[in-house]
Amino acid sequence: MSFPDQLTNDLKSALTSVGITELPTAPTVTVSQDTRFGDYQSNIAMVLAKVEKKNPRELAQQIADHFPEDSISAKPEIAGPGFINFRIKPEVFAAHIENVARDPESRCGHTPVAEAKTIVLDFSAPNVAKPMHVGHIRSTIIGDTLARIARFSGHHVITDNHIGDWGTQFGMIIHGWKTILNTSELENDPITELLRVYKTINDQCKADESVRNLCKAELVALQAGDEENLQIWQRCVELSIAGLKGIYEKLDIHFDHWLGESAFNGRLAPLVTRLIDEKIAEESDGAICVFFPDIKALKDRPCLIRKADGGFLYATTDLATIDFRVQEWQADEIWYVVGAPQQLHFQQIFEVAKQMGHKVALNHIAHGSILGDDHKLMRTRSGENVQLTDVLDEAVSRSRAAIEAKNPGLSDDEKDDISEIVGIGSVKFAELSQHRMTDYVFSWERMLALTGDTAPYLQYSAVRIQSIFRKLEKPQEEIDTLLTTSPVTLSENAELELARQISRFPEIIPTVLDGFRPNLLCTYLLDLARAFHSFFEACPVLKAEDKSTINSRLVLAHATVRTLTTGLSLLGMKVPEKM
RNA sequence: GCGCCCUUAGCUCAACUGGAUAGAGCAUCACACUUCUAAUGUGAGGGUUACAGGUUCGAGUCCUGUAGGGCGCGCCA
Repeated sequence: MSFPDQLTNDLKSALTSVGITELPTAPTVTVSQDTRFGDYQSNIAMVLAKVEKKNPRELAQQIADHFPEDSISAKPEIAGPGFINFRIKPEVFAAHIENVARDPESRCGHTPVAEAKTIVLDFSAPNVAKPMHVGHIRSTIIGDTLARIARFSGHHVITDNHIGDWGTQFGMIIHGWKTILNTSELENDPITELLRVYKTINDQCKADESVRNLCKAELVALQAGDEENLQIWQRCVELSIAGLKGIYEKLDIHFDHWLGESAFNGRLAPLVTRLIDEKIAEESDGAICVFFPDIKALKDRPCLIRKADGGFLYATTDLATIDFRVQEWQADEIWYVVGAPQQLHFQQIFEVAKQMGHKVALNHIAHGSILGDDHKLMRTRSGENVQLTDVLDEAVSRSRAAIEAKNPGLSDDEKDDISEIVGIGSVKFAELSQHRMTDYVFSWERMLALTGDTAPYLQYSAVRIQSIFRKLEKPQEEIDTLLTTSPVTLSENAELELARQISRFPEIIPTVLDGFRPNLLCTYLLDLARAFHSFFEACPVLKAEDKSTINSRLVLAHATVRTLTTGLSLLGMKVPEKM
């Protein structure tokens, strides 16, 4: 259990001793911003004082006087208008560090949730036959991280890449395939050739209505089951998926399922029939719509589920997909990591799902947009977007250059591995370290920075620790014994601050899932790494005065690297041995 | 027109959901490598949290209004 959870329990029992059993809100314990105010603090006395019309400081004092002696905190102190400040006993910190260093499962003090849920995570979902551009990076990386963290927390997570493999774009692609396809280029570099075909026909469509009609006809034929068109479609999907998998491989992101839109084609017509039968949907101007007269925000915004021409829409597929995920996977929750512009769409389909009787908890985890130089949204259609694969390649080559400059003595293989780990890590961390709702203008500089609050800063602290253990020059078994038997004592400020940060890991993980906020984990890891770098400068490990200090600091360093590595792995990032 | 989201240091961003003196990085300046890896550390300067009210012991955070920006609103996904 995390320290604030333990303190909250102690606080509750103190409140009971004082005679307060009915609380307006659950008492909360938060970290102190400044260690002058202890390690953690609670404002419960001020909250209660307001309700009970009592003096907050007196109430705080009463609570402090009844605080359990065996708590992880020393006797609480009262400060300011009525804060209750807790200072964790140094031996509690020390014991925690020992546990983190020795835990065979390397959970860094975190305990899995009591109630595991089945969570389906829908993210990335690129369109087929168009390469991923930088705009896709957010959903992909945020979704993967949330999947990792939910899994680490003990949930049953199912990731599904709901690719756009069935839509109007295929009208254009099939028409292009039949008219302007360069087959040797297609073999050479399928993704680029498919993009060229798509872009060319797209431009033609804009200028020429007859082309538009030809595309429409191809689409209708495809949807009607035309043999030739189906084969072309199939081939496109295969080629695209192969290309996508290359990128996901580089990113170290993997999906349990790839159930694209086409997988639900058979469910669309019955679904619409059902919605009509249950009086949820009705006909309007030839289309089938769901209206929401009772919901203020959706009053004039019906959800279309069937076009007047009989075709189905985005919302139809998404609703059919919910059915599937609930029936086949027993989903308790479905999380959609999709950009904020689609908020209305999700409000609508969530409401329809509710009316259909679904109990599943549906969450749209919205994120901001990546903007172009003109501060406008990057559009796939403009075609001039920076491709994701170029960003990754550039990231790797920039970190390669940094390694050449900083550590030229390494072998070429080592340099390759490290530049991959650092480069990809940099892109991921740049994305994850900011609030997901923030819009930002794409810049190479920003996404690929290698100094300051970045991936290499975190990776470098792990590398420094590993270097200490290498310098020990002892066999692994001896090191393991040392780590499992040496007691930890924390006397220097830098040691205490480092231990304090390590101890915070268990309390961070739930807050990340609470608000779907990976940036909180990033901030935490930066704090942890900063505490380590300070410790590293202030406290020699191998050259400490005496044997017990050396061993104590080795355990502390090991607990640090474990927590760092675990935290980074939850962000989908790796740590090199050297850099 | 209606709805949702933004506006915090010169720049890029945080702020654990109402807490104490609003924090980091970049950039600037000054120090620290014969030392466990300087992709680092120590310190300095930098703020009317867009603006105006309100709620209360206490507001960047909540409510109202104003200005500026983005996005979305029936047959695309």
